[in-house]
Amino acid sequence: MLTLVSPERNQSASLRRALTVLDHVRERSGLSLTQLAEAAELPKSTVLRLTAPLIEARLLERDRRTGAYRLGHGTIRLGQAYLATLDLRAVAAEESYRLMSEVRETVHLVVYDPPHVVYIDKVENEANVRMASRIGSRGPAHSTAVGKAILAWQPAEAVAELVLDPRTKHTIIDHERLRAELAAVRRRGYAVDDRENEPEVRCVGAPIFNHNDAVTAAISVSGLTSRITAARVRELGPLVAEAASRISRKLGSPSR
Amino acid sequence: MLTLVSPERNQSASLRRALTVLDHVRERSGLSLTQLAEAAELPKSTVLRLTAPLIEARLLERDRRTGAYRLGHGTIRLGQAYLATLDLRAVAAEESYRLMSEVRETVHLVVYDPPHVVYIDKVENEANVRMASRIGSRGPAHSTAVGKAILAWQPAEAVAELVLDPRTKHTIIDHERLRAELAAVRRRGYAVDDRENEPEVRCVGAPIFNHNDAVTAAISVSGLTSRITAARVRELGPLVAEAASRISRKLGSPSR
DNA sequence: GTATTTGTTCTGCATTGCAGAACTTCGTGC
DNA sequence: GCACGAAGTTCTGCAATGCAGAACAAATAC
Repeated sequence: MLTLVSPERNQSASLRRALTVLDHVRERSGLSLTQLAEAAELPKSTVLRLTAPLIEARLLERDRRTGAYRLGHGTIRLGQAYLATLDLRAVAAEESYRLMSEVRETVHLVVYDPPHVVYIDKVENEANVRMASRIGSRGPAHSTAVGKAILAWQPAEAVAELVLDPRTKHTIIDHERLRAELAAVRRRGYAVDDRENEPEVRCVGAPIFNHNDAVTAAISVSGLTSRITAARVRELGPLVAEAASRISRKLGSPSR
Repeated sequence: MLTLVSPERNQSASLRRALTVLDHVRERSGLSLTQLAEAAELPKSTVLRLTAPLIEARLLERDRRTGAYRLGHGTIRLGQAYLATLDLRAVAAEESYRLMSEVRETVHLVVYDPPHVVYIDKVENEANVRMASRIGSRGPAHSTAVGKAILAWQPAEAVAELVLDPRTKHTIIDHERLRAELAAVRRRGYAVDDRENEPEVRCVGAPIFNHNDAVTAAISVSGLTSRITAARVRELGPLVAEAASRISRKLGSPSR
């Protein structure tokens, strides 16, 4: 008997199928066996078989009267265990690097420690530039792109309490103007620091949402005004916002 | 050739193994391939094979330098999707918050997964003592207020089967005493955990009835014994029971 | 450099999963 | 209440797929 040995072996086909089934339930809860089998393009008997261990592991559950499949609470055990081991810096690292490669400018990661932002990571393009590492240092929230990205999602009272110290002649020192600026940030999805913190630097920052959909961190791209022009800012904005969204997703943000 | 057809067929052994592996990583993050294979009692090659699709599905990830296995962000996608479909949590949220505001103590929401309770939500008073979030974790039913609130409405046989592990010196480890306690819970409408689960903590819990009038969830108020005295328990009891009743009503319980 | 440990690939063997068919249960219309 | 259809579950011949040990490769320690 000639058995054509398939080129792909040990691919764990059944496990893959099971994961596909799980994913279908994640996307669409409440499917019946027949519907699920159809969606996953598998015979009903196969779905039934694969489903049994998933139910035992509490990744799925089945409505005992309608037979509809739903996710089980084993999923949240996994999710919480993931969150427990989570380190923002590690999660963001990959995306920060990717963003830097894409835009060829320095990328910063900060967390919010009212009324400051704290720099917790930096990815630089070339090592040639000055290194006075900002990691661990703090900066004002109202005059930086990362700060404004975060402030835009804080309660109005918290913003109203801020002391708006001038850093350059472009720094926003008027509460009314800041309020309008933050509304624009929410609309755009990213914040811009146009020489407001340092005379020769422009930055574009976007908010990072955590698993509770709270904004507790932000990421930014910074560069000298000669390289980051007003036009370049409009190109960078969506890129930074997307990178931030990807990080948010990894952190379990439901809305991203 | 006599092939003994094993009595257990179509058990999806490989899928089961994969889920076991996943569970081991959940319990202990950062294991190497060798350690993981040892923990799961499987050959290394098997773990490697099973692991590949799990990594592709982002349920696992592997540190690219050390090779250590960790949970991947697919886990939290699943967890968040689960929470999104869980109407109980959404329905209870308002009442949990209201209860917390009223009593100024931590409020927990659990579902029953015999023989455990699974914590699916928590509302805390102050952010001062943020304990590692319990959400997603499980606890024993017989030694917690939420657990006893649920058990009081389960069939006697289910209760009789429980293993009554001692957690503190106050834990009820005698079935006869538990039976009497559950009768008292039914009479009062709420359950009390008087240092039975943790030495310094008292809780008051009440059952939540679903649209079929089955008890599948419970809500509780927890606090240190210094704040929640025996007298305070008698005040809290009716408050917790009422909050639970309101949730039951929202879920469509006919009797509440 | 050698030894040892850890990670990865390969492959003969038969166990395990596959999927269609048969069977059962449930729900609906007349 | 009975007949019909649809949905869910169990069964089983067949061989493809997964198993696991061994061989190999790559780090790491000595």
